Amino acid sequence: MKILIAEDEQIIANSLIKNFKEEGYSTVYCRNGNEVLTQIPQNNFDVVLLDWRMPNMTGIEVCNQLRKSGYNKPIILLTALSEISNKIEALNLGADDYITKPFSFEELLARIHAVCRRYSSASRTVEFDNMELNMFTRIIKTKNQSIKLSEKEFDLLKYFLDNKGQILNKDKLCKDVWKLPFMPGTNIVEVTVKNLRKKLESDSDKRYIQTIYGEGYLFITE
Amino acid sequence: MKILIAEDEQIIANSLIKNFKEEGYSTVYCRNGNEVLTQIPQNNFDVVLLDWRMPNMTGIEVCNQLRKSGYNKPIILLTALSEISNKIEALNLGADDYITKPFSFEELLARIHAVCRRYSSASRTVEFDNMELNMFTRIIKTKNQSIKLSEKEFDLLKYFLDNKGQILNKDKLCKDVWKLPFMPGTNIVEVTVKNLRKKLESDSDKRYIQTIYGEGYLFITE
DNA sequence: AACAATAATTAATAATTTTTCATTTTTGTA
DNA sequence: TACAAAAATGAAAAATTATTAATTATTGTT
Repeated sequence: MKILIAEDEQIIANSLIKNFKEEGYSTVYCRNGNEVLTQIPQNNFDVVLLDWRMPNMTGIEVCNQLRKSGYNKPIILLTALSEISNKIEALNLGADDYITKPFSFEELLARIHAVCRRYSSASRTVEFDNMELNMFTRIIKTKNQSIKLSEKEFDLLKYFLDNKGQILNKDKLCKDVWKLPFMPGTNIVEVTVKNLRKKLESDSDKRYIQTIYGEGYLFITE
Repeated sequence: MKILIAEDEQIIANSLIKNFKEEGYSTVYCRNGNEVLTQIPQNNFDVVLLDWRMPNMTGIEVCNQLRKSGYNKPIILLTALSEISNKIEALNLGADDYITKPFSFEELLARIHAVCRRYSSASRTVEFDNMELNMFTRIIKTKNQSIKLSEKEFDLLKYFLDNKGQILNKDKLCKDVWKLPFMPGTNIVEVTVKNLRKKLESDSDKRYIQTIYGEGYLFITE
């Protein structure tokens, strides 16, 4: 178990490092956001602990930046009581959990375990087949390339992923993905399916979006 | 405490309803996704429990649709063991927690309490001043209107919110928001600030984005 | 007040995304 | 096979977003 600790206050940091050592965990200690950003690519951490208040960059900002760049290991924010209002925001910006100072080491350990158990490996990405969809950046990574999906393409793919194994007709897609009360006289669905297919299937020759003639579309991975 | 239960299997549902009644909680029972979507606007639930497998619409899909429409109360997914891989996805799509079947009622209760404590009221939205920013839809709601932010405007506002109380100079903004290694010869920052201001300040006459002459910008709410 | 530096504004251009339309291809069925 | 319905395609139009450039206004300093 390898843990990154980004913490401004030396006293807290030292105590954490000592405690983790006793548990048999290895730690890397950072004093500010920039150090975090340089350490992350060089190590394979199981959890990242970020203090909210740090010189240079706030923890939440570091978190956001990491997620944007595709980082998907669990991140726990360490916050002071006064910062409660922003905790919600933290979770929206890609943190997996937060803990309020002062906290007991046992409490922190419990959270770490919970978060690790919960998100096993990938967290902010959805994997299917050989692909990886980053829900944050809307970027699809295949073996050879990464492609950014447009908003509509992303919405459609998300809808397909949510409804694997179901045949989805155009009426339903218009209603749910486009939020239209009825089928428009045009072929938006077909065109967007086509564009999404082009991006999904550019790498391999697989057909993820199957068309069931007269019925609709069916998303398959296996 | 008012709880919505969306659950396909009658036996589980009945047991839940009975248990909640004993706790003194009121429940509304739905058999499928459509019922959920009609019940939500008519009630003020404290928590929403969605079964993963439901006829018509999966729980995750219901969840996603609710979030997209701006719903921000805690949602807990009830999943079978086999659906583990998608749990991560569920959390990305706006669920606050999930619980794996079979579970004890006590366990569910604990999760409900945790989630309620955690997210108090708003969860997928960030509130500041009289505004509410939905991190899902990128829509800003003021008293009188709702406006959709463009991606860049949203990124910039998020950055401002993450760094409240700090003066942010253009170099930093270019680096962090635009991911540029250096200041471009142009005034992208100024223009985007202007556009964001127009949207933020169209309603009131407040100045959220303060400019500190020669230094940078400072975001303030009070 | 006068000046230079900085920021705001306006309008134009470029790039991207979304939607539409016309045409071709595919599919199921008579 | 021939036909009609459904789907795929290509390319243009419309709409939105991002960026640039030129001009005007504001600020701090002398």
